[in-house]
Amino acid sequence: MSNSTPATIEDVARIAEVSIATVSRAIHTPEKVANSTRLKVNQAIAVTGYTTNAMARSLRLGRSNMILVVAPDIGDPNFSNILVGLENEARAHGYGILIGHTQNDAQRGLEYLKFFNSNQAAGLILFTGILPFGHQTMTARLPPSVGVFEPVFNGGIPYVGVDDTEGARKAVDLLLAEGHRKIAFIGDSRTRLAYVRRRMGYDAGLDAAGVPPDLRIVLEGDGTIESGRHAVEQLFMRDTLPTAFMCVNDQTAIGVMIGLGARGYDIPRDFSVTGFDDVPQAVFISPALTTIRQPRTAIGKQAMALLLELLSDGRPAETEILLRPDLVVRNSVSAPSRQWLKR
Amino acid sequence: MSNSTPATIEDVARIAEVSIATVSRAIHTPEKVANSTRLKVNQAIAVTGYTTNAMARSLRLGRSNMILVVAPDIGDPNFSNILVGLENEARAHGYGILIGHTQNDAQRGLEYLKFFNSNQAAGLILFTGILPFGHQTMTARLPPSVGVFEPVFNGGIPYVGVDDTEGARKAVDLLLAEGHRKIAFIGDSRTRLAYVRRRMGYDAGLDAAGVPPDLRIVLEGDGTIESGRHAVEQLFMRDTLPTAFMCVNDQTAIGVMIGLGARGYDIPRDFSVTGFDDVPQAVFISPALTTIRQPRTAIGKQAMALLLELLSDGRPAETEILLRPDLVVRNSVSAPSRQWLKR
DNA sequence: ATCAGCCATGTAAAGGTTTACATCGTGGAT
DNA sequence: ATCCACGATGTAAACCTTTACATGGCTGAT
Repeated sequence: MSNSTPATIEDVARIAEVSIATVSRAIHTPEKVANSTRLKVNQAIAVTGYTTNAMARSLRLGRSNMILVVAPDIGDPNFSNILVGLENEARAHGYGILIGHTQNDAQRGLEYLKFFNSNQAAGLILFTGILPFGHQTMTARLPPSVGVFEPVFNGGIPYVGVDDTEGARKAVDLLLAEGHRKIAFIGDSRTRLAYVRRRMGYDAGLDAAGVPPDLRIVLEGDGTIESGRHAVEQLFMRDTLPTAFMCVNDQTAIGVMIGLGARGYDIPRDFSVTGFDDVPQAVFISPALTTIRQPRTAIGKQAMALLLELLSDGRPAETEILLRPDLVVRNSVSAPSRQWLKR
Repeated sequence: MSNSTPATIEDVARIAEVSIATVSRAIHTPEKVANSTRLKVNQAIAVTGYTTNAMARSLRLGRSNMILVVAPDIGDPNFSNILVGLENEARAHGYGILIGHTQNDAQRGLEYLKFFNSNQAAGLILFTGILPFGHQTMTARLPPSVGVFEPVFNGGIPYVGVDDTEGARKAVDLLLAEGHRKIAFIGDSRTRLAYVRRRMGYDAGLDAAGVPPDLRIVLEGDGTIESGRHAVEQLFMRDTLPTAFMCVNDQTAIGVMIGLGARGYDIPRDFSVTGFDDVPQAVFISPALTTIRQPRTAIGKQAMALLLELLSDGRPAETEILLRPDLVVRNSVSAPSRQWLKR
């Protein structure tokens, strides 16, 4: 029992006085084995403390029970919460997870493909919008994969994310309800689907409220704090100041808040600001940021569930799963100040 | 090449016109193979795109190239930065990493031990101060392990962390240099080594500055934000207010700042506050927190290096590696206010 | 009483490596 | 010229499973 080498299926077979084939069957297809025999086998397993050797099993089966999770940067705080959902769901189904990060280096991404050649991993969770291996990689040879947050550019890869349009709509509706009419949308890159969809929510909300197009201000950037700051400067250059900034993500929103703060304005008294994502910092900046929450753990769970389904069935039930995002009201939004309303 | 099934060592052998044994030798012990032969093999490998099947290799060798990383909570933002260091170092040596989290549930921890029985993992990185499996687990049967941040209670397990005493000393020295004399130490639990060591730094600093014991205030808590808040209330109850709060970690420091803010005090004008850890939020709260930085990526790298050394040599070179922590000066510390100095 | 068919079990091959041992050939020492 | 030693390579076993196929015994129908 506390033997140095772990028990093998043969040890179990000897003790249960059956063949190793029967032991294997008793474990994996118990209905094919007589009750009495199954009992003996189970006892023998208990006595020996037997655990099937995953290596031998994977070798024989030609597939493993590991899922590779690749992110551009596993240091990203967004990453860890997703990981919780992924891991829980995986383990519940007897899978483990492997971690890789590419730091946006295609070469590194390619290294991870080796995990599949050698059957070390059965499936892939992708965190980035682009394939971490060069796009030339034939998608045909990609392992079963699921994207998280964003659809994976260029692949027919299903993904799990949040309904960006609905989320943006909730943000803009809040601002409208507070009385804002001149609301700027500070985006990142138009090439990103998240941008496109969030902006659709913005436009839809303003349309519904009857806000004319000439009251709309749309800027682009790169989604960083710096980019938010820059957007504020740009708007002060032109003469067209909004009463509220609706930002494509929290980073941008934080940048906007810093930019406005640097010019001596108070949020939310002078301007209202909303973000998107609900990053961990959102609650710590002051004023705490009103934003749209990504249900991260749930996204991770769903993504893993979808991947496992794909692994067993071969075909995913759906190719896009969008979860409902929630509005998180904190302190960065209020009614527009009279000063700006006059304009 | 773009064959459906990946190339095996046999394919390589056939093309190189050698036996599979020679191929294996050419890869793993190239010095045992004639130059000309090695060349042929390498070409054949290039042609076929051969990658050794890790499953078969692990099965044969009886050990894998995976390291299991177990944390109580992988959603913890501290976790992800360590992960970066761990992963980089592991990959540099041909290892991959597996993730597990226990949520402080011993049962869950035990499940992860199966990874070792079945040779799915060769070594273990532990994130918690206590063994995630019941303590009764014979340490003799533990896989090669290394702790991160804290020594693992009860095991003879080497660990990599930060020099807590030196870090605390840096914090207290800063406060002393600003002119503080009455400095409260807000700790967590005395059972934690980090607490003990950080407090040693606190005492050593005050001793060196000749601050008499009756000017020292030490409180315990549980290291949470709430606990920091509570400590402030306690100190206002008694009549003994310090001019500075030196906190055992950033969570506590944030709690202290919130508590002082709630009572209408300004930091750092009325009170100075320091933390320890430099969590990501530390820079976002206002005022930004002056604290001691844990060099997380470096810790991860060192921990993995130590583990890999242990895996090859069998014995670790050292059993405790303490990295030098840095003081990060932000805005939560200034000279004591005159109002309090008078007391 | 015979036999078909079925259920439970056993036998053996296969999956891809690594490596101890065997073999073969060459060069140098006698 | 003979033999030894050594270096390079090949052969085959072992690692632990899973599963197709074979076997054997039993039930129930004829």
